[in-house]
Amino acid sequence: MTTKKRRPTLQDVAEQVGVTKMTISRFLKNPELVSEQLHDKIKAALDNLGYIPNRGPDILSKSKSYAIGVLVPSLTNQVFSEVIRGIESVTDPAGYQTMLAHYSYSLDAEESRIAALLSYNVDGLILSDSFHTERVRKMIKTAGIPVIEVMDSVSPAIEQAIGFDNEAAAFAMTELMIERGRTKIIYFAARMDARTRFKIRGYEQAMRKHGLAPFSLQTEEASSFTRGAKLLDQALATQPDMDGIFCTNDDLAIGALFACQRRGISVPNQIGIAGFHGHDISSAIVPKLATVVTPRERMGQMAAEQLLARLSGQPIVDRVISLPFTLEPGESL
Amino acid sequence: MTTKKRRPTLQDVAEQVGVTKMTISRFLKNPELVSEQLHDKIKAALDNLGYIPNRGPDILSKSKSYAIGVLVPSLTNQVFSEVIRGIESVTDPAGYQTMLAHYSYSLDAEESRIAALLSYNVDGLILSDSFHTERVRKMIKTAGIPVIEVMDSVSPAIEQAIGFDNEAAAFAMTELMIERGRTKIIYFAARMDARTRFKIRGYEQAMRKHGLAPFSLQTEEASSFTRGAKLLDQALATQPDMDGIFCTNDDLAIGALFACQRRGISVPNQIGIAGFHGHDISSAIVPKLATVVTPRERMGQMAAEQLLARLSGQPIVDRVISLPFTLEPGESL
DNA sequence: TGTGCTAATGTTACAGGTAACATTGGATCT
DNA sequence: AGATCCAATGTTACCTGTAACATTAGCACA
Repeated sequence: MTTKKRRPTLQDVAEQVGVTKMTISRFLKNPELVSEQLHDKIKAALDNLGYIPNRGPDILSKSKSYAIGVLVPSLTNQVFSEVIRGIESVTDPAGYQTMLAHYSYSLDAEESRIAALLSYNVDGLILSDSFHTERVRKMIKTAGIPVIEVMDSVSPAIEQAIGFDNEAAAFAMTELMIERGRTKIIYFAARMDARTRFKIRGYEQAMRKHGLAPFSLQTEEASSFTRGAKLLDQALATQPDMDGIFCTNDDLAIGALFACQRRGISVPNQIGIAGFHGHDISSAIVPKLATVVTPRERMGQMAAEQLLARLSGQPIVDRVISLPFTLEPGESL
Repeated sequence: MTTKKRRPTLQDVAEQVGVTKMTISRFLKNPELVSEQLHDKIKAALDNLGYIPNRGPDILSKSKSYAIGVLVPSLTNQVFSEVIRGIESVTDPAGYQTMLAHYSYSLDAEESRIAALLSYNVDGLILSDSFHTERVRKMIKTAGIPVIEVMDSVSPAIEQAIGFDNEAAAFAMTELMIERGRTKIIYFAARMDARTRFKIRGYEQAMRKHGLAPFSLQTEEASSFTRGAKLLDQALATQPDMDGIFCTNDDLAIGALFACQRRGISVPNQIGIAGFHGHDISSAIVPKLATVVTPRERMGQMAAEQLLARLSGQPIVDRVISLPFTLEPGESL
């Protein structure tokens, strides 16, 4: 006797009104095509049954899901939260849903996440890395959907990239530290990714340009405040005469700064510290952290704008868009 | 001449192999039902064409998407990043994709996000709040999918909730501060949500129990480090004799702590500060922050486990699961 | 040789919204 | 009155993977 409950369809609504589902469909998309006297009856039936729109048919018949796949290496890393916020500030008002996936800095995980997103017929993809497996490139090509890469404006883009020059940014900050009189600057890196490699290159070039010896410390762990403190211990053990630390992101820098405070090392008097990205905390902490301010939210926003433009049929104008970074000297140099 | 490219279907693969698509479908789901000599040919064709699985038909014909909708009020708030990490640690290995949406603490935004997720035929929902619009309740009921609420173990659950007792946690921390000799403790709150209201209640009850006068400061802005600093300014202006600050989360607490450092106010000598949640930074900062350590990741994990259990047909065992919190006294009390 | 069985593969139908085309009925005009 | 038009609504077909059922070929056995 229990008729198996299922979610109401346009057919159910149509039967209640006494028309065909086509009329209901028209009412939902182009109400002016439906006679006025039906409007109230249809509205009542929709409400009464609790009709919920269904994208299933569109996904199947038009391969159009109104969903954008967004891939980030990490969700807990604040950088990507801010990129995502930028993306959603554009996709939301446009009626696109984001499907978020993260791959823990593993290229193979990225591959399987992309496969999963494509199986939902996402209309476009935003990726946060510039290096991908061969299969990823093939899948994207086969799927025939637009792809935008963010975070890096130097590596060759699959189709289109929006980012900044990590190497130049690290170079500039390193030079600023050198200008401030630092000569033994150590680079702190956490889990290695392509961007960190670029930054290290920029750092090393600036050091060598000024006749200084680069030295970098890295760990396979994800970056965090406590990780920055541990790297400081390591650095003090091997390079006790260092006078500057340049970190691959603000988290490590602030962790190192806390560790200095705990050990009674004065920042910036004994050691100068610089971070990367310019999160809210860098301007709140005492002393204010020197940092490279990167256009996180703007990158996400522009990536989404470009993607939507492509979805509406516009061609690629700029294959690579490089956004500016700025140096915030803070009080820690 | 340009044959419009479209993503390859099982039909395309089947034609290349010279069988029907049913055989390819079988190979993908139950390869043992397909003769050995076809295996290699099918594999080659799948690879050659770059076949990507398509959930479209399943979504349409079985209303099964293998996707879980996850709703959080904010993506930049670290608490929710950690809840999400817990969720994904369970859904990933089970082959479920998460569809993440956020609603900026607006119930109406939550409603439209839930409608959007349901239109993709998500198989289940995880919500981060216990208060919802009437339409949300109706939609969820109509959709007939399992729902789990996290973050709160006190409010009545739609179906099932996994959380902790925010009020008891705030009560306990307030009492700890009082035990340490604080008598003029001010509560700092940012954007108000139901959980903050619970916490304020716990704080007020503890204060009154000890004959002390509660006083809370709040702002409509989202919480952040800089926001904590601003609240400290406000508090100093109106309550110059305060000797304790209890913050609705670690971000505000650390912002307030930085502001004290900048003003030369000694923590904990002059003012004791406590936060909420126990993020990584609270144990790295100097002085270590007193905080309520909440089971963020575990909540997400259990929510996902319960949801998957329900999806596999198991009934609800515990309608509400309350997880324990712990008090970390740190060095700031 | 024919019957029965089974492994392997094929055929058909279905899910639900909507584009494209078809039909209907009433009003307007000659 | 008949022709024309059009607003309103209906009908049909489509998208793709797979459950359910159907068919086929090859072999064992009586």
